[in-house]
Amino acid sequence: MAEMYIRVAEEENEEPMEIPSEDDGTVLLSTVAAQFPGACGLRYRSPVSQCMRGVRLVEGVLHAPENGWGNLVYVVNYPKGRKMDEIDASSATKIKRGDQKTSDLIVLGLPWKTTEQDLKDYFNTFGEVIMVQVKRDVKTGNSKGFGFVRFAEWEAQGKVMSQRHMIDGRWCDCKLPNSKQGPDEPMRSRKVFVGRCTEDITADELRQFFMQYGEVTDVFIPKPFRAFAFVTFADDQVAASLCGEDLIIKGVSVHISNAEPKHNNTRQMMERAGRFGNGFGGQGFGGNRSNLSRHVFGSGDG
DNA sequence: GTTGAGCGTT
Repeated sequence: MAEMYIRVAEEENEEPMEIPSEDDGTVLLSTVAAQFPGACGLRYRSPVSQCMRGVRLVEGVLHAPENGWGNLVYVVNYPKGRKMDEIDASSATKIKRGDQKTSDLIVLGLPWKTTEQDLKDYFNTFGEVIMVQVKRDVKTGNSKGFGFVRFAEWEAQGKVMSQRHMIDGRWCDCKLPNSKQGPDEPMRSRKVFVGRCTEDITADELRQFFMQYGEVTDVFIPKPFRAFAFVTFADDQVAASLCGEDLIIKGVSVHISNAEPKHNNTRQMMERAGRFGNGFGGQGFGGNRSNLSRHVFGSGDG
């Protein structure tokens, strides 16, 4: 099938955006989510029944209605029926920190050859880039394979964190750096452990699959293959809701459970082990209370 | 074969 686009909008009467289909005529949920972060499906108004109808979604792949995609406008579904901005707005007021300030994002997995100019050129397509760095060995000047980027706009930062990035031929991840993550609130786990994976299930397929439950911010498959993976969601409640489930992915029954904390930070392990309530009062723990509540599930996502 | 990389000379 030749290149084809379907029309997608956030609301029925808003201006639609054209989204490309795959060669087989299906549309990937991830393609939709690239334009509408957090999307978990599509619906449309049936010309026949005048009712809204859901688009069939199988493992991250959206299938055309019986008579093809046609010229209908498809409306984006969001988890729990809430739009991204609404989620942002509500959590913003909950966290009661007025407007969102941007922070540096770490860019992991850069090709050795990538320069700061390359980074800037790439990220400028998401928003105004106000800082880029490529970290280099001080002696040799060789890239260390990671860097930092900072956007002017919070929206750009959110978008960039919610997807992977092909930069100079390698997939890169952008995350909040360890030094920046949530001193405000201990994070409930947004990450689940996916057991009984088979080797033919790719990270992409996991992302495609889990996207139907909520926005996926990270997928990790340890290499060499060890029959498990980690999936991180933007929303801890989504993660929690899946724990204990057996889900079928590509015909394989995988088991979802809580991701245990990565083993490498004493403070985090203590925090997990149990409330030390007031009993800890002493000194020694770095003093800074906010550090105590730093979340325990690894780098936001990694 | 069921618990994961890498984090910033300010």
